[in-house]
Amino acid sequence: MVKIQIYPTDISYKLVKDRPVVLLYGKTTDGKRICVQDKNFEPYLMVVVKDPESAQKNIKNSNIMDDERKIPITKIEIVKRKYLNQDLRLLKVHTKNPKDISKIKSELREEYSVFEYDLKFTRRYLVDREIVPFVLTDVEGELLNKKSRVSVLDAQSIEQNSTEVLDNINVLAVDIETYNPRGKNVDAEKDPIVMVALYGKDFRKVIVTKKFQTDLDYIEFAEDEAELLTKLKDHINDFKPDCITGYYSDEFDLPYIETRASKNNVKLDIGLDYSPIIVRKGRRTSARMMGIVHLDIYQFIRKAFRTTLDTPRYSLGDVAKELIGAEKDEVDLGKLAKVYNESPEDLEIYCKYNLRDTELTFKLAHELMPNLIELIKAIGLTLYDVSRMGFSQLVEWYLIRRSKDFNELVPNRPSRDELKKRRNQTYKGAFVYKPSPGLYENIVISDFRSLYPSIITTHNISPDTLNCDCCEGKNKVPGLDYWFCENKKGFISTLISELITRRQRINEIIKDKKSKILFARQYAIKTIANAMYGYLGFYISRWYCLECAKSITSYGRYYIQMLIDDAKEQNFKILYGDTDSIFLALEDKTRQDAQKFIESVNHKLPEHMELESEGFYPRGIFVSAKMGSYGAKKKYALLSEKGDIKITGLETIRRNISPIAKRTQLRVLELILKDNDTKKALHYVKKVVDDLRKDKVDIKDLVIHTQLQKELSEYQSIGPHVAVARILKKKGFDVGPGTVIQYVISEDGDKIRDRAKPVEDCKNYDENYYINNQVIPAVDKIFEVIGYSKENLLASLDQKKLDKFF
DNA sequence: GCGCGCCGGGG
DNA sequence: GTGTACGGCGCGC
Repeated sequence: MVKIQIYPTDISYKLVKDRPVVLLYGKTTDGKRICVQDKNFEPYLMVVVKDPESAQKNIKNSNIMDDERKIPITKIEIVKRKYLNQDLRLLKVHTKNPKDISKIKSELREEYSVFEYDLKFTRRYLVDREIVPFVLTDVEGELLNKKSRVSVLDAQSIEQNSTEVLDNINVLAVDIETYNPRGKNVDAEKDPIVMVALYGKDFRKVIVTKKFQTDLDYIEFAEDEAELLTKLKDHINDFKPDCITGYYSDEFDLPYIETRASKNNVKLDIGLDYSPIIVRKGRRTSARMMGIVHLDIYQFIRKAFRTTLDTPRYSLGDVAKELIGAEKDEVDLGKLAKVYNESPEDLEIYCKYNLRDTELTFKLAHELMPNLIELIKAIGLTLYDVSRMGFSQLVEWYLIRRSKDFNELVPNRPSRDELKKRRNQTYKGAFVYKPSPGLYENIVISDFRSLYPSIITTHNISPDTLNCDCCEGKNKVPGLDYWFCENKKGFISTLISELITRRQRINEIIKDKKSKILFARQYAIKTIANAMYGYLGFYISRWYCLECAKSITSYGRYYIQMLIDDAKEQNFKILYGDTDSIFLALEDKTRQDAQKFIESVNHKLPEHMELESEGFYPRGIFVSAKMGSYGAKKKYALLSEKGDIKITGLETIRRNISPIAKRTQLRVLELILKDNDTKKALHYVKKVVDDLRKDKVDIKDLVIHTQLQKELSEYQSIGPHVAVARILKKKGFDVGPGTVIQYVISEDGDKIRDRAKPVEDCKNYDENYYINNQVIPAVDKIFEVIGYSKENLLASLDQKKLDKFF
């Protein structure tokens, strides 16, 4: 018997004689990779029965068949569970093979209500055994002599008695470049991999299938693609990563590598049991390897981290810039195929580019690892799973894991019919107090701290406390015919209380000493707590409860309305309010008055609710309500005390707007907010307009960028960027989907698309287009707010001397 | 205003 | 894989 300690990193299972063997891959305390196998966990499902004893006999004697084979029922236990507000007696029906559960479910569903039949076996294992990946685990068992890249230990017992976490996970980033003569469309069936880069701690490597002169020591040459793949495999095996990471590697790099390996008859057996990369094709493709976690960092960023990011695009370049402040190398990938064929001596920059991408990917994985680990610790699933989950799934698995502590039965996923019904339900959302357009001074912003989570706790909102018998008709939700129990705490409201308390404690500690890990921990908790409201109203949820979701927004409207009423009563001018925040203009009041007001509201709020002071802004502008079809919501710019301008909802970031229009908008906001000088702002616009008229504007300030979305031939309507792309194509440029077309609007022609020209061809730009379609629309709504209609603005721009106008 | 269909990321 | 299940936006009606 051997006693060891491991940090589990991944889990899988295999079938041996129709029985599952759970494989827990991990790392020992002395840094070796290991596989621990557990044969002692049986799949099961739950059956609701009226008379457990007779049903037990009935099910035991029933013949559930899969074709000719009788599905064995190995054990039936009688258990109790809570479900909504009932106490149920259930049968826990066990079998041997996890794959038979689905069949048993179908049979038993004819007669009984069946539950917990669709929880992935390995996830069920982690939840039931209370094993949290990455946490130190005590294992006792026998070492086996098995064909495997790592030691295999057959476990007698597996237990976690510690909270210590693996902190030196060995990550290897991978990225391929492919031969691609056609531009955007990449085809793994046709086009070979020409280079692959690897990046890990103290390790960098680029393998390329063409020889050329270079001094770079990380470049390695391969005779052909088959050799490249073999070398790739050897490097991975030598490096012994716990985790392989890539950017969009679920849907690109790993499936591509796998396809090319089979085309070349290369056995890419990098799994720790010598299995190949397993590609699962579905609505979304994913890739995994036995014993090595595949982390597609793109998935995590897009699904569970996007709310933290400002960038609307999730390309490696944009994300790396925002998160780690690093940029991609700039190369023309469209020329790679040509260079590869005709001038391989120029391949070096592509190798550098390839390595740089893996470096960025590696650093992103490193940067986000604390967040991932804290989510793993909260939710209790593997890095592989957690990094691919969206908010609703994270919440759901948090609830599934915690349901064990509360003896709650896990609700089923909705049926097809149920889904349809749920999808058609809509309900009233948050309250918005529409702003009056205008320029305002001395703005105080105040918001409720974690409004929805605090409502859930305060009002005990939970599917199992809804409309209880004991509190019938008492304490109804404002405007609704629902109530929530006042006598016993609900499952979800209890969990939210716990999360809020835990987060508060962590934040108290962070106040004194900053810690990246603690910050990630409170962030993980916040993520789960904030997602709970959305989860309750999300049609796919197991714990779906429309009444709960409606009640939460109703209480939300109630509290913000109360806040607005109180502010009015105290004679504050209310500028704007949305969901959980209000903007007040101080006018003749002081900041202390506002603070006092906030305190007075806090005084009457329930215990777990709090109104906070978000900030003070010397000046701010709210733009016209008629901007687009989306209304006036969230269109404003604020000047902070430090002098920064914070823009929300104004269209400065759109790509198909010229630099001159963008810059004019920002400068106008600065002059109005910072200098409080509308005259100067108007002068500035006049100067820009005059410069445009006098041809004094640099052409690069006029360039509009638009990305082609499809093949040129597929465009039905010919926009300016498509027209320019056609010209470029005639000139022999390689344009296809993904190419960013840069163009300038010239004077020669009628329609805009005829006037659009490639930058280098444009001699005489169309001043009227830039004035009327770019600069003026970027600022007219701002001027409207301070009393200039568009006509007014245009008229004043035509005057020789503006001063007359004032 | 609504429903359908496609893109996203990657080369 | 104890198999499902995206979401946002643009376009056409």
